[in-house]
Amino acid sequence: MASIKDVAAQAGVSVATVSRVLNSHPSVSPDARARVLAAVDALGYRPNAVARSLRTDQTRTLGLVISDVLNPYFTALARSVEEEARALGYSVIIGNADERPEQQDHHVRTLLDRRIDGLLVSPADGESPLLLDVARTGTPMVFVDRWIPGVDIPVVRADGHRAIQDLVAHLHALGHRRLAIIAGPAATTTGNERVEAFGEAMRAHGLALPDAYIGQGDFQADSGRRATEHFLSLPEPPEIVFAADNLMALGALDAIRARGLRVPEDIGIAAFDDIPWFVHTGPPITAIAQPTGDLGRAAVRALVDIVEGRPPQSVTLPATLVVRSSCGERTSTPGSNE
Amino acid sequence: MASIKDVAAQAGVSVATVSRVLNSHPSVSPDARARVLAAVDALGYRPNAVARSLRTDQTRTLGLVISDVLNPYFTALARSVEEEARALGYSVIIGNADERPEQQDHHVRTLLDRRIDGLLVSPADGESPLLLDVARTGTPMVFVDRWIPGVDIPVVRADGHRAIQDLVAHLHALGHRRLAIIAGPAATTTGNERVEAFGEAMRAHGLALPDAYIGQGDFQADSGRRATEHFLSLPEPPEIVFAADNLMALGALDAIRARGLRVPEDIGIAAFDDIPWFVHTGPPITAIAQPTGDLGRAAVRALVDIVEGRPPQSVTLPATLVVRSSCGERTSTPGSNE
DNA sequence: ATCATCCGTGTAATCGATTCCACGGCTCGT
DNA sequence: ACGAGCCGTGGAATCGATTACACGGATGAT
Repeated sequence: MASIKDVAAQAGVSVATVSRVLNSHPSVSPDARARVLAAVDALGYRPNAVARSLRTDQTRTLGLVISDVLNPYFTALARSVEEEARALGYSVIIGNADERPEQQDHHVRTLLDRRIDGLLVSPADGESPLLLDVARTGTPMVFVDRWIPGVDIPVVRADGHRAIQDLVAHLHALGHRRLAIIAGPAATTTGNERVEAFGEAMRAHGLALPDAYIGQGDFQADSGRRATEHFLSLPEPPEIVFAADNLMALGALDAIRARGLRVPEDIGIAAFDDIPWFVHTGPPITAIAQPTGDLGRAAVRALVDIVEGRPPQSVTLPATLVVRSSCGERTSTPGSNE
Repeated sequence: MASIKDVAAQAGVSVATVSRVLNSHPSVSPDARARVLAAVDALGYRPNAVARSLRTDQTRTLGLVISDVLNPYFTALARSVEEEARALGYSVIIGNADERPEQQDHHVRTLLDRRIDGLLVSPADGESPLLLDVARTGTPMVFVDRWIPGVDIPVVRADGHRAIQDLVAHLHALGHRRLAIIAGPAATTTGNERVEAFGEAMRAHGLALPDAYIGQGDFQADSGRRATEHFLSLPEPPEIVFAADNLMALGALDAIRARGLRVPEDIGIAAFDDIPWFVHTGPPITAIAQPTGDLGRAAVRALVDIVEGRPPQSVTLPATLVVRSSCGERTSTPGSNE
């Protein structure tokens, strides 16, 4: 592959001049510029980003470590992140943690070895010593969706409190009293937050959230399945299962179907995270929608702010309830069909 | 960030010795090795991958350009690609083309600028001059899922012929005669192949595939919606709509639901690509499943073979029909329920 | 006419690694 | 005891870019 030296030779100038033309430095004569451009064209020259990065100590690359590529929520996030980054002149390298802390750390390390300019991460656990360390060394970093408490790093996320209140109100109005939740890993902030908000909202309606109605999940479908099976085997199973993410809702649906039960007649389902498929499940699933696109864009902007030396901003955007039919409807006027 | 010089100074040796220790070169005394290792530890030193790549002319990184991150088929593919690559000591940079050739080219170019060791592509179009050029310059490259005909590049893909025959046989046995297909872009190999196989299989059953029953799609949900609306407005609408990918099937479902029609009673649906959600749609969707994991792994192995100077192998794996209930069942014995 | 300034350009240092080559000290064979 | 060969080590070149500095020629001010 042609290097800057080849271009210089072909154009009859020094490498310095070639570099100046490429970086649109003002002091280059029109004549020299034209000859360089011609040479670049003739040789199909493209600057070696590796060499450039070594010299300038910047890669114009952002790292994004997401918890799970198979989760539509995170791919939607990844897409908006990449889009905004591209618009700002950055590339994005995505690392998939598969909800495993050690795989997350692996990615963080390789990303750092590649000297990315900044890191966007949605921590798989709330404790990663590596991440803490990275934060301390001053690598530009922003948390998205999940975060590690007590570290001074901007966080871009959706706040589900209000939407969860709306959900509980909706369920209560539908006549449901026994509400269960499948929680995310205790080590994640979103995992805890959603359980707390749910419990709080229930208390506001005079309902209790017994421990038996709190299932431990890990944001993966399988755990949703197991938690739901457990709920269904209870002497008094819940009327509604609320999954703290979309994959666990999928698992819950599996478990319910495996038992031959119907949704919402026998048991209702709701989920955190809205995804296109929820419109088409049988029945369509009531969900809490996050403004994924805005989240991704805000996260990139915050990170680039840090990278380029501007003060960054934490951002919290509201999530919203999307009512569908998976928890039943109009039970107060029974018999009304259509 | 500490560099190799700092380590050398701290350990009281030269940078050459540090480098030897790091690359486990045999001729280093146990004493020197210990001192270097201690210094590495004390300083938290990590080699600069950028500098190393510049010198060795290899990045141990593979580029993967996929057509659409929001398509579960491709994220499943991306996941297995990353996994296998990691196992072989490579990282993967994913570029999302969003089915747009110019965005695909953008990613190919930046990937090349970063001097990735090899490129895995599922071309968004069948013509990209850039891709042809890259192939000609000898950059290690493998096509996955889709390919560009007439270029001497290994292809790793699933063959749907047999599964499509099975599907048509299944539909025929169910009594369906008017079968329509929503095709992918004519510029993609998979797009064409699926239509041809479908037409062929129909002919084998003495059925015709009229032009009006061939909808033009682009592998995105919206196009599936539009094509289906068109089908439904025909004087004699089809009994079955077969979508050439999962997103267009989603769109088809949308369109059908919007008209207030039922699946499969009023019209049936089938799709190429099987994804976890198809189990839970209303009704569960009959689909053709690709061995995504095997595809991704085989693609990485073929690419790494080229990179490391071994002869690569094209791989074709069979897709298989997964029958569910979206096309109806047992219509020959009406009334049978359960 | 003279000197300061500025402009376009080239030379060379530099980024952080790897690796060839040379060198000094040992071991071993004869 | 002496030379050959090996081993551990360091010096320095190198990868492909950017950029500080120097330099010669032209311009402009006085």
